[in-house]
Amino acid sequence: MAIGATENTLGSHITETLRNAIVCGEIKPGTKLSEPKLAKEYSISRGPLREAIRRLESMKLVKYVPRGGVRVTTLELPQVIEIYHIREALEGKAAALAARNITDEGVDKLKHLLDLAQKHMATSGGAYLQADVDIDFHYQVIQSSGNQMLIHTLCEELYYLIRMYRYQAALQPSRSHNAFKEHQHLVLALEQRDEELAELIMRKHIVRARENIEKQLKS
Amino acid sequence: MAIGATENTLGSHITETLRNAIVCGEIKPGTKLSEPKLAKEYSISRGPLREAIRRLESMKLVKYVPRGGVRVTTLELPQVIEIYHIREALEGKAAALAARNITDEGVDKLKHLLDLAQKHMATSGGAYLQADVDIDFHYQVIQSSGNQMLIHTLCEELYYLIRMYRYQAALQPSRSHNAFKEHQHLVLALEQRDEELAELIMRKHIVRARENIEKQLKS
DNA sequence: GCTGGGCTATTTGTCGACAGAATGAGTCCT
DNA sequence: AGGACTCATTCTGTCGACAAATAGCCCAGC
Repeated sequence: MAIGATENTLGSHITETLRNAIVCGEIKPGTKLSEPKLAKEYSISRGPLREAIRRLESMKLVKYVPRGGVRVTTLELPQVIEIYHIREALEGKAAALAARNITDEGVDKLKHLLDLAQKHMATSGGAYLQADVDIDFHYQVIQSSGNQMLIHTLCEELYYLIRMYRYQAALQPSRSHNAFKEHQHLVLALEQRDEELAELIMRKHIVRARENIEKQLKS
Repeated sequence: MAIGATENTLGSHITETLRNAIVCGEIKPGTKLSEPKLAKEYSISRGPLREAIRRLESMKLVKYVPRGGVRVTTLELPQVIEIYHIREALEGKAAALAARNITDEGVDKLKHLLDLAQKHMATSGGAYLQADVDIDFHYQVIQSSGNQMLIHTLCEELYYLIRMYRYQAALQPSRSHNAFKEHQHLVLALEQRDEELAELIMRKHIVRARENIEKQLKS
């Protein structure tokens, strides 16, 4: 599932460790990352640690203040909305490109994910969105676009933020059933290789997710 | 014009220096960046240099191979096309958001840029696209979207690549007149606060730019 | 009691050095 | 003559240390 291959270097290893810790909320938003402390904690020197921090910075997981250290990004509602606008644009385009480039095997894989999701919903009472199967589905669509730079931008730069938000907000599964149906529709459009329809469906899907978040956080 | 404020640290200074050198082609695509050489050349140590390289990596200006150093990104046609697909999605969305959020002063500024462009075209015989005024225009639209994350993604991560491509390919001004008219149409749509139209115009504008590149590089 | 200044302690920014890995040259064997 | 092996050089990855800057704290003065 994880994308980044292990590079057998302390720098990338500590990047993954910190990334997971931040995404899962083990390091709380707003926390200041102290270099000496982290270096001691993980028994490494500050060199690789600083490189890891720069990479987290490019994932927007931490915010850097010159001579002020870095703080774990706090996701406020306006920022989450900003992210969803970007997702709408990028994943919409990804869906369109996927409709153009997806293989029959790719379609099968998506159908398989839908099956998994259905079984999961039946057993755990509708918690579709909370399970990773939702993210897996989006990943698979993005991968099918074939656009390497788009894949990188979404999966390596944006999705960690989205994951972090999910851990942080623990989305209610109220939209599960609708989201599942929207995924079904998307697979149909991809199967027919209908670029415009696939883009429309994906965009609407994400717009609804955003509206759901806005509604949920107003209360 | 430049976005990143000086941070008074060697790391960020060398980042800007290298970024400009790469974008302008002073360091040729495919070149391997040797850390000891660069460190000597700029009279700094390898610490700040490595941080700068990590940042260039997040701008996709260099490609990193573990234990193999970094090489300046070589922009081949498929990658340029990938970038333009992303631009189409992101700048289209930026135009839509700009239509929603732009102020009257923002519209005036865009009109002013159009005036400048017209004068420039009259004197230098139609070289609209080659001048920075084209990039300025797109920057201004993006800024008007008000979406900070979108602004960062486009201006700090993607546009350096686009600039690099421009220096590298030296685009012919054949599309100048059309591009100018498309910009005019966009300003009209923004002035009317028509989100859907603004998005459509921007997307078409970038699709045409991409098609122009594909056509040009086929010959 | 509250504010301002100076001192201390931690932290960031930067440097030089060492070890293991990769690259390339030169040589030896077939 | 061609290929493989060995050795040397260079480079990356990592570390520990020093200096400037920041932040926190204590004390004095109003």
